[in-house]
Amino acid sequence: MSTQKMNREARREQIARAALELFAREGTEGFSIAKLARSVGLAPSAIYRHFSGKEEVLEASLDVFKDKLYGLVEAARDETDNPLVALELLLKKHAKLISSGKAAPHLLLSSDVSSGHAERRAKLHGIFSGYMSRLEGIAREGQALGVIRKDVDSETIALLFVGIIQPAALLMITRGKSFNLSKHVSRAWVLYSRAIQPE
Amino acid sequence: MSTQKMNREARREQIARAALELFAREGTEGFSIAKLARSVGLAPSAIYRHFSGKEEVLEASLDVFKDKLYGLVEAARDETDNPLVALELLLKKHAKLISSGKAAPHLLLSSDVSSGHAERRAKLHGIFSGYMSRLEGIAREGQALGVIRKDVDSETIALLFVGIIQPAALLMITRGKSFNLSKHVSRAWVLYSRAIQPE
DNA sequence: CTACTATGTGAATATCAATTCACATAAGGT
DNA sequence: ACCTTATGTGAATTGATATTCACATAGTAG
Repeated sequence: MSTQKMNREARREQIARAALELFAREGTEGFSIAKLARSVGLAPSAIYRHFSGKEEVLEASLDVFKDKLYGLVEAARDETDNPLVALELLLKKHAKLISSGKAAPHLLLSSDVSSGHAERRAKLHGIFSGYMSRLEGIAREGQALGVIRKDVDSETIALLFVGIIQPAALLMITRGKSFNLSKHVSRAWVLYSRAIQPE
Repeated sequence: MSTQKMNREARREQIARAALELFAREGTEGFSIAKLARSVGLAPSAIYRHFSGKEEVLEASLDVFKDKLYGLVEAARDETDNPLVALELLLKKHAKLISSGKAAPHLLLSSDVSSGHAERRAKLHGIFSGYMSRLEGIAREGQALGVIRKDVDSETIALLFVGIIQPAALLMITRGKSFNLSKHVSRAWVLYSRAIQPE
């Protein structure tokens, strides 16, 4: 078998990205080194040239995920000064990311959080916490600017925001094409934005 | 080793219940026949006297889950004639069920939906669909009675309802005791109910 | 061109959980 | 009490997947 050799860092990244995609598609149960190797066109043993084992691969994929996730937030904030609008943009970006199947925002909130090795769990928890902090930051900013109600705490606002995306994402996965994610997201946004805006 | 023998049906139920609990606590990854057997005080091989294999156990546990879940809805509806109040009650019942650790409403929406055997996935999807139907029914009833806005479709109302519980449940699991589930649920309800009520 | 080394391979090996099986015994009917 | 049978057990067996290893070769520096 002849396979192109590749620079160490480039290969690591390629594998980590593929791992995230596989993880998003198959979940904890369906993930295997064999499948991962196939998806990047390598023999299973080659994975071990770049990672100490499965856990390290998964952790690397979580790093990729983290970057994507936080990247969405930054992008949304860059596009507008209005925190309320930023939330709406973020929601749409989420919908797009989920539809692409290349990452899995829903996995973040999945039961995989509670299972798995302690380190992986801790890492996921850290990512989620960071995400929540960012959302809360946007919420507080909106409150300061008077576009978001002040009588609800920012954590609740952030958590319910996540609640828009997550159930919808799963529905899309289970129902497949017959569920229109972005349509749901738009409709839910109407409800949600009404709830968090001042009278 | 001397272990009490038990009636077939009783044992099946005991095992199914324990399986749900284990599944809720450990997720797909942590679930094993060995742990399950230990939790009911049997040898692993004994499980096979009552189930053809792991998949059948998991499906049985999903039946238990389904009964609990739908039972919550019925109970909430029995306690009041007001659909809006019914939703609020349902929310609190959910919170209690999750806190008890004996079932896992959050699992329903987990990534385990997307992985796993096709049959299990189908079953989960069926349970979720049934749950959504019931929520939508309550929503439509509320709309008919004028206590819920008519300009939002019932599916969105149902989905966002789920979105209140699910992220919160996961936070509780990852953060442990430091997250007050019922407090969050109450606060989120304020937001949510404002959003779905007519002006 | 040559030698060196990092990357890749296929064939073991190790590990871990599910499942099977021959044997044991509690429960219940006669 | 005795027999029958369903339930339970511990010791294999199987099966799947992660991991290791001896060997191969693409890149690359000199």
